[in-house]
Amino acid sequence: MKPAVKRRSKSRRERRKESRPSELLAAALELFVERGFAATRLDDVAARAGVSKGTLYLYFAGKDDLFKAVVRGGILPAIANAETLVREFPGGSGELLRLVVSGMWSNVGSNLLSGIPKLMIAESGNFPDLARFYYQEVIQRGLALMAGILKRGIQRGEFRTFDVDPTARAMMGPLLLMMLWRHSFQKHESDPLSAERYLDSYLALVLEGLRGPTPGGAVG
Amino acid sequence: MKPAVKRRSKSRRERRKESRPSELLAAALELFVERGFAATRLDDVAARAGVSKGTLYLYFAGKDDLFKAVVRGGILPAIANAETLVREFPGGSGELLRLVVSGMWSNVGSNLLSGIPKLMIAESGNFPDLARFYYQEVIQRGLALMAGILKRGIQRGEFRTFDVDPTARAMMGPLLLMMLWRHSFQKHESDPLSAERYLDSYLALVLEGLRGPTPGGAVG
Amino acid sequence: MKPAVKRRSKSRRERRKESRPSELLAAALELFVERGFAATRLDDVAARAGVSKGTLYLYFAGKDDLFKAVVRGGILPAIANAETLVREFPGGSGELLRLVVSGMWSNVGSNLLSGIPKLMIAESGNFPDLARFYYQEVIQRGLALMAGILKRGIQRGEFRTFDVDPTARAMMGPLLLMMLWRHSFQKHESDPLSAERYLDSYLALVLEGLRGPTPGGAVG
Amino acid sequence: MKPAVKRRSKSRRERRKESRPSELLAAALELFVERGFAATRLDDVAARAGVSKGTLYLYFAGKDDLFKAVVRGGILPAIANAETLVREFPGGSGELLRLVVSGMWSNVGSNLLSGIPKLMIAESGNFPDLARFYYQEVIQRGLALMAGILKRGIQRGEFRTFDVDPTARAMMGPLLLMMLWRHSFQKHESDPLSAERYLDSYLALVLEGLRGPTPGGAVG
DNA sequence: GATGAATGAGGCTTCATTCAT
DNA sequence: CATGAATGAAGCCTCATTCAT
Repeated sequence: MKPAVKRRSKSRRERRKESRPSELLAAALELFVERGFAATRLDDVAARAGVSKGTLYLYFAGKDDLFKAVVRGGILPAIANAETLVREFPGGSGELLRLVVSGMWSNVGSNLLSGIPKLMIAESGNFPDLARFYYQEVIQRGLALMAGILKRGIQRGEFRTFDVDPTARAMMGPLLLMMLWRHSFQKHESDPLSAERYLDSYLALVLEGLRGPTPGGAVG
Repeated sequence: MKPAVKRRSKSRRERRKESRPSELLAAALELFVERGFAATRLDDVAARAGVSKGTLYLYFAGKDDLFKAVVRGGILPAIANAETLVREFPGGSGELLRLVVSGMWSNVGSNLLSGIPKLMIAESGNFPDLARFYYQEVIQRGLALMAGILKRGIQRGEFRTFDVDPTARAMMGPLLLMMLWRHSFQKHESDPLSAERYLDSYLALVLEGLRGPTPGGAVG
Repeated sequence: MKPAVKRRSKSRRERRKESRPSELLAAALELFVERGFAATRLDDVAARAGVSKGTLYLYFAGKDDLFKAVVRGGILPAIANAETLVREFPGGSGELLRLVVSGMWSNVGSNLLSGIPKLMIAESGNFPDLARFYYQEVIQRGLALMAGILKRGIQRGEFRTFDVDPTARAMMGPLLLMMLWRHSFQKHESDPLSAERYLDSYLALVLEGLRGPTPGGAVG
Repeated sequence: MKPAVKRRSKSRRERRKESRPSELLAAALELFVERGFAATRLDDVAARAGVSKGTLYLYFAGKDDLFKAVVRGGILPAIANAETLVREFPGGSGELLRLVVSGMWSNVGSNLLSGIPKLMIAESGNFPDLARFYYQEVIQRGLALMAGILKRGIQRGEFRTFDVDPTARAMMGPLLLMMLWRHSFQKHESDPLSAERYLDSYLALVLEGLRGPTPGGAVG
């Protein structure tokens, strides 16, 4: 008779151990977004993750480290997704823009990750190295992504000619605003604006704006 | 009886005394914007204003009160100015939009007041009553202002027809982004974008976008 | 009538402020000596000095700083005193040794400063920079002082010839032991040895030992 | 039934198991001596002994218990050895003293056990019962041992007459100093003194000192 | 027996707030 | 009015101890 398989799946403890970091990160993200870095107490993070204060220190070196892990871990996958989409999309640039925008909303804007921009804006002064990381790995890549779509559209004759870099940045504004809104003033709105209606208007505005006067020409 | 001569306009001390609150507000604004509410120490605010910590309490009830005074006092005049401009401007709505936007930049965006939106976004969760005030007195009025311009343009046939409220909000995004940028990631930019170029591209984009397909050529 | 002297001595508050550091140092010395560095709580130091915990931080940067101040401030004056004595004493070297030893006892050994060697021995591993300071500024000077007396005695023919440096160090042993004893095992002695009797025996032993065989009778 | 062959002396695991307590004691001694009681973490003790932290609690009730075991277990055998030597030594008392001193150095002073006096001095205030034990079982026996040699020398006419108890204690000073030195300031010495030279000078000093004013002279 | 993840009490440190001068 | 010494509540972090596996 063969001995019972030594490699029994996993003890309850082991399973918990593996999921602890992500549970803590999720709890920390919620509280950091809600209250900001300084006003978030590690006691509360631990309690929300269902562990004691000390346990937190088994996985993160301290409050700063936890904060950095929240930011670093939260946002990079979403950027990478969008980059892949842009590289591989075959259709019209207007349609691509629409896809990327709605993808950003569904992947980031509509969930808690939308709080990370808020965190970084608020705390960039207190975490200069993290701000630099975020600027290089998130913002610059995001702007390059948007600029890439715009250049693609200009080259294919779908968009008019314009100054790409500042336009790309301006186009990020409404998206960012929507993310920040969720975590700041939305709760005070008596008649909240639906995300869909907002995005539609935004896309209509910029797509018109990008396409431009078309003095009878760009069509043909 | 003292000789009247001594009544020269105002002693230096008296002058300083009168300006104490505004000096404190200015110092607090700088530090709150730079570090956030929690990370700003009242010691530093007092030192930057050139007074002792105790003096601060002669003018403000506490840190919260100081923060609220900074936010409340900073932004309302700018809004009122813009409202007057919109009410009285006789010309084209595109031109009006251009004027309002550059006015917002010169009155708010390019100076320290541009930090107030950052503060409110970061601290709205910790100061719900202040957030409500800001939402009602600043954001709603700002959005109404923008919506007013858009409606005016539609009514006068200068803009195409579109969903006004979400468009107004979307148009605020790039302006807000520029203000936040100054106080977060600008210092990490190797090749900073000039405000003028950014605003030009923004205005070009949205003016094209608002004017729309121009069936026969609404350009004029 | 002359106006009341403006320069009234000092307010109660000012007087307290001046004496705070030394009150805190005294309280800290007592507790550090009694319990060691780690087992001493700053709460207790503050309480013994009659102030709150926070006040301590107005005068010392932290626990380490307080500890260093206790050590540095406590022992240097005593060394300097003894050095002056040796430089200026005109009489016999045996008598000088007796004077220095009893001076060390009355200036250091018999009061709380005698606890500092205990502290330094216990904590040298945890405060390497302080240990180096203590070694250079206290121990080396103390050994040099003792060696100076011995050399003086040899040169004047009062002591036999011997290896000065290790002898100087050995002669420090009994003095150090007495200081350590006070702060360690003295309380467990059922029949405590008087300091006078101990010092007499110590001096008799080493003076005999230094004078040596005296073949022809340096006895005098 | 298992073949007897398997009963080879002892498996490595079993051997390790048996030596666990002494490995832990050795590791604890090292760390306690180096850092003091409070600054020594049980994590580090366990790691240095090659076991997990939990294992430590299989052998010792806690940190205090471990500390007491370190002190109690370390020093008694050395004392007993010396006592036997004194009881049975047939030769001159000066020679006996020399033997005892060099024995103490080779059995205690030159190895890690020399750290135990440092520990006891530092922690006597925090472990009163251990201090009492140490005083009675180590110090008193050590002093009695030394006093025994001195009395023996006086009785045999090898030493002059003097006050035995305080002299015995004084003679312990240089020995203790050398032990403490190793674990405190030795590392800061640029030109370390050899133990041999130190002990030679110490013995020369005290042997001269004990022998006294020398036959032909002070007697008459 | 052995492990090491988890706990939570305890201490250092900061800083908003008070108040005697 | 203005000061700044003093306070003490609050939060981060450490680490001895426990216990499920």
